Amino acid sequence: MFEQVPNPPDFPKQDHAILDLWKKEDIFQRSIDERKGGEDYVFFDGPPGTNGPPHVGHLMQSALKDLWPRYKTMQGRHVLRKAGWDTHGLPIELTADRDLKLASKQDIEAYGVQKYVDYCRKTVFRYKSQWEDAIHRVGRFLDLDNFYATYTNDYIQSDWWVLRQAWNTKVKPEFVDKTNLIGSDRFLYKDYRVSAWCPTQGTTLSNFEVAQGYKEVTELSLFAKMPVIGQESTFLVVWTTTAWTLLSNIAITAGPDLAYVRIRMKNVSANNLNKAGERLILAKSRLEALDGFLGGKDNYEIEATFAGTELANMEYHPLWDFQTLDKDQRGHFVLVDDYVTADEGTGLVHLAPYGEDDYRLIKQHKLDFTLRVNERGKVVEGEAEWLGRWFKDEDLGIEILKNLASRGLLFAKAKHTHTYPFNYKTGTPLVYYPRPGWFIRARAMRDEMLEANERINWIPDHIREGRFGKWLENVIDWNITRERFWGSPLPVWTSENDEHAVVISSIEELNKHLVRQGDEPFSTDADIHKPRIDDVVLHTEDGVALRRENFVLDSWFNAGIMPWGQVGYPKAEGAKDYFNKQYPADFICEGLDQTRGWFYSLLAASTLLAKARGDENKDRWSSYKNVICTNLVLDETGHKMSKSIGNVVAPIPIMDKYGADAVRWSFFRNNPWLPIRFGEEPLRDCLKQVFIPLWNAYSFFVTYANVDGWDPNEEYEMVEPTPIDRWILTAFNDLVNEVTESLESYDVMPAASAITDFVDRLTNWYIRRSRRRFWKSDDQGDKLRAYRTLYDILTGFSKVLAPFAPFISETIYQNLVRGRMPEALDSIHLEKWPEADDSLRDDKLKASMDYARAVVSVGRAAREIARLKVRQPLAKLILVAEETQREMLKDLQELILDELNVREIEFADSANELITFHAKPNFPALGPRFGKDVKIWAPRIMQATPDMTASWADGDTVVLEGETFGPDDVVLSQEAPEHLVVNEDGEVLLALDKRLSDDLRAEGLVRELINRIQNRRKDRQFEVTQRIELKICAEEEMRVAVEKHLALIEREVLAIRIVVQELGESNDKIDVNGNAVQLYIEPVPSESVE
RNA sequence: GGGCCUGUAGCUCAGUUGGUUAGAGCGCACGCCUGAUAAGCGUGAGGUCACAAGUUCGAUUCUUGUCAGGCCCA
Repeated sequence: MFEQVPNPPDFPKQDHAILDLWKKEDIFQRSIDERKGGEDYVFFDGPPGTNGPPHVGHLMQSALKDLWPRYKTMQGRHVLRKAGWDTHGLPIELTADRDLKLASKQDIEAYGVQKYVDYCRKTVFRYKSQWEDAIHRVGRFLDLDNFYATYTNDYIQSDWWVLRQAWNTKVKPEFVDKTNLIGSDRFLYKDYRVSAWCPTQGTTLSNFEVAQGYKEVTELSLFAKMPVIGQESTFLVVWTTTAWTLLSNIAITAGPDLAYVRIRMKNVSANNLNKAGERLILAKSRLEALDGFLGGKDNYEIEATFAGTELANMEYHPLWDFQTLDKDQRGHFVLVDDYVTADEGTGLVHLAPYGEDDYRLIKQHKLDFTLRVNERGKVVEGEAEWLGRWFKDEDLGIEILKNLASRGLLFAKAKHTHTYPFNYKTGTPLVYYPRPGWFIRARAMRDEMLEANERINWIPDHIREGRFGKWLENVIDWNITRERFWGSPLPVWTSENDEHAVVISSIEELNKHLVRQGDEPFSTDADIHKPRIDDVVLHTEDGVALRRENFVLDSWFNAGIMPWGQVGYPKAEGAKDYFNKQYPADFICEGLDQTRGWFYSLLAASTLLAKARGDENKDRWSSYKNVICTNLVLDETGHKMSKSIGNVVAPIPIMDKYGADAVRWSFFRNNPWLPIRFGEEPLRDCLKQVFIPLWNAYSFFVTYANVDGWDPNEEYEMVEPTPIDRWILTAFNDLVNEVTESLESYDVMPAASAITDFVDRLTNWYIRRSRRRFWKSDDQGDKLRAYRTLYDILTGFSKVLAPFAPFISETIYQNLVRGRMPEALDSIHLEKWPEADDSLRDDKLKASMDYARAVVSVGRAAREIARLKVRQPLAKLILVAEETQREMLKDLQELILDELNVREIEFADSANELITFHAKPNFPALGPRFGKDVKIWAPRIMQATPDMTASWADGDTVVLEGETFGPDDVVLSQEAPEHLVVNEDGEVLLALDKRLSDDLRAEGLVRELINRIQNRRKDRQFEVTQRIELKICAEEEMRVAVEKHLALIEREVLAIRIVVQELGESNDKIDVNGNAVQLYIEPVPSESVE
């Protein structure tokens, strides 16, 4: 016996039972161990941070990350799945800052760096158990015990080792940059870069933080006039919204493709700043916008027009004497660069070292700049009264403006509204400031990364050329350091003058230095984070002191070296063996936002190391081969889930309500790279569409198999598979092919569609059409065949479903297979992935069944048109069909007759046999052809013979009095004979004969009556096997009908006796197709039956 | 401002290597309940495939542009 199946099911409860089973029997570990001889299938788990709780988006990740490893395991592959956690970086510091109420670097230092770092370490796993619970609950097989964490010494040493490889590797000559502070010819180098800097806190802010602090402000902006050297009273006009940057002006930039003019003022301008005869240089296209300051078109004349390139190297006097450069210094001339636009200002941009583009040009042109506002935001050089002033002091701007105006160097002033970045925590203004940092020279391996990218299978495909490809094409060197506290320490020690630099690749190596110096070495499990590591001072052989470069590593860099870091390659025990088998990854799956995050850092790190080891095998340049990018999980109405809106769905409760399979399925049935709406309604859909129908099919099978004592081990004598058996077997083998193909291309949605479709075919056609086979006992061979087929289908289908819905498939497997088959495996997840058996596929039958189902569908619609209930049998169905179509239906006629409740099926060759056509002239076609003669032809067409209209209906032409008329020349109307109801859809044209003989009417009556009796049975809540006695009182027509079909009624309603009487007087009459009937039903105790 | 994506039925989404009648689910209308399933089944209505121009014998599909929404970057 199979175990009885509870119906309705409690999916969440079953989930927990299965989770217990997996745990008890160690199924996950065994699914790996039992595949040990198999080829490795490599999966990398991107490390999430666990100082925040998991959300529904992570469930989607988990569902997808689980699907392929399970599938590949079933295919015999050996699939390790190591969990990983990101335990360094900004989010953790921000949490610590919040908890400890620290707002700045100074606060942290005052609090104590060691205490701070210790606190960070304690918070990294704050929500780890919630993550583990969610991952476990969703059924994901993941090794949570042997996880990797980025803050361990093993991992940090991998960071160090990678950096050492970068340091050791020289770039090609064309990428050598002598202006770098350290490492000009290496892949790892030190330099300055402009970044968002908070002068009050003394920290850089990440892009993420900067983006949160933009505010709209209205400020004074001013136009300064830079006197051109060697041209009297001639000025380059520049515009700035940050007057304080003028103090550090070092050059002016023009756009190469912009047109510039030199104008000569005729009269003094309205603002009294620009005198008659002064010459001003600016972009031509800005003249109109600046009209007000110029005093109108008539107040100036254009003396000359230049291309931007012609302005190059034009020299000017600095605005103030304190800006004067020494003879051998470079600055105060015009540069040309693409970034200049003429959208605002004057088309000439003043250049100071407080901007990314500015700094790039300063380096490119080797300008000798001075930062006259320091990193604390204070003026450090300039007019005496400004020294020590705060850069954003409003009065400072005004004083600068007045100073310029008094010396004739101001063109205009204006209020200007723009967005400016502020520290999102303290609200103080930020400044873009050149800060030192360490970089990976990504530009020197751009082409290699692009080539590696070509070999990555991106899902969706467009990421390769689009978001990711574009990012790579424009890649800039990768700043891998942060001026923070909690992170992998940068393993670089340098001398004060930057002449010496040592990059340490392991604790062991560090210790060699320490021992040589006579210092205490580190133990391998010592804390090597800040501030401990900062105490280490190394010395060169000559005794020069080297101090650690005070940076921690960007957490993206950390994540990017995960293929090495997860096992502590190369130092940790067994790391090399592990790595050699587990690189590169066959599959990774993360959010679309990782194109600039993990996807990039993985590729950059792997390409770098490929360069370092001189690897020619381009297939190993990228550390991943197939990658799925997931998009956002939104709420049911399409809004982002956020705490403030209160629409966040908690993972565990939703799975405990709908079951994990439904939650997983809701992600599989959508394309993961598009935003997806998640909520209870979609989950109910999943249950209704897939899991409940499947459960009912399973429950149906078990119920009847148990009744008949059917045993899957038995070799029964049975009939050959019937057409519908062969049909569902065909559908199943097609399904295996489709799902396999879909998963092989990492495209989940088509697989889910195919499965949904199959469930529909199985439940709403195969089982519905076959169910009588399971209970009628007169053909034992057919019944056994039906059991065999349904059993094979259910067990085979469970395997296909297993990677998608591991719980329900396991539940079914445990009962149908493991519970009954002595040699069964302990879990469906140890099973083999099914292979399609082509010998069981019958494409012809498939097409025939599709056709038969189409006929049934059109026939049912015809019944609705005629308002003929299916219960009323009809004499015949007339189907217009060609010979081949008739042949197709040869084995399926019974099925159509039964579905449509008609006595026979009759074939017709043409629509003309069902319908009479009438022709009318199609005037738009005939008019142009015949002109006024159309009047002659019109009546002839109206009087066309049935033969002629039939020809037109069949699409043929007709010759009438020497003229040829095609189907387009006429408009056909159709008329069906009174007794037929004709319906058409697509290929299928058919008619039902509505005429009811006495015989048909009688059977219709009886069937209607049976229906009423059945309703009574149900109302009275009889068991389905309850026998009854029946008394029917009715008028003559009904009595005759009943007498004639007594056997049918008895069989259908389980009546052991039927008494038929004339209609009585009582008022309990019901109406059955216009016949008054009194029905009396008495249950018969089961012991008195037989 | 730049890049990428999306726009198909009332809603959520498939699909279209350019070709008979563009699909599904939900919702709606109508019908159907004793032999697995009312958390069910059937039938039907519902579409200018965002808009415009172009290429083509033919465009929802290809090209260009416009509009709207989203994401990323600045």
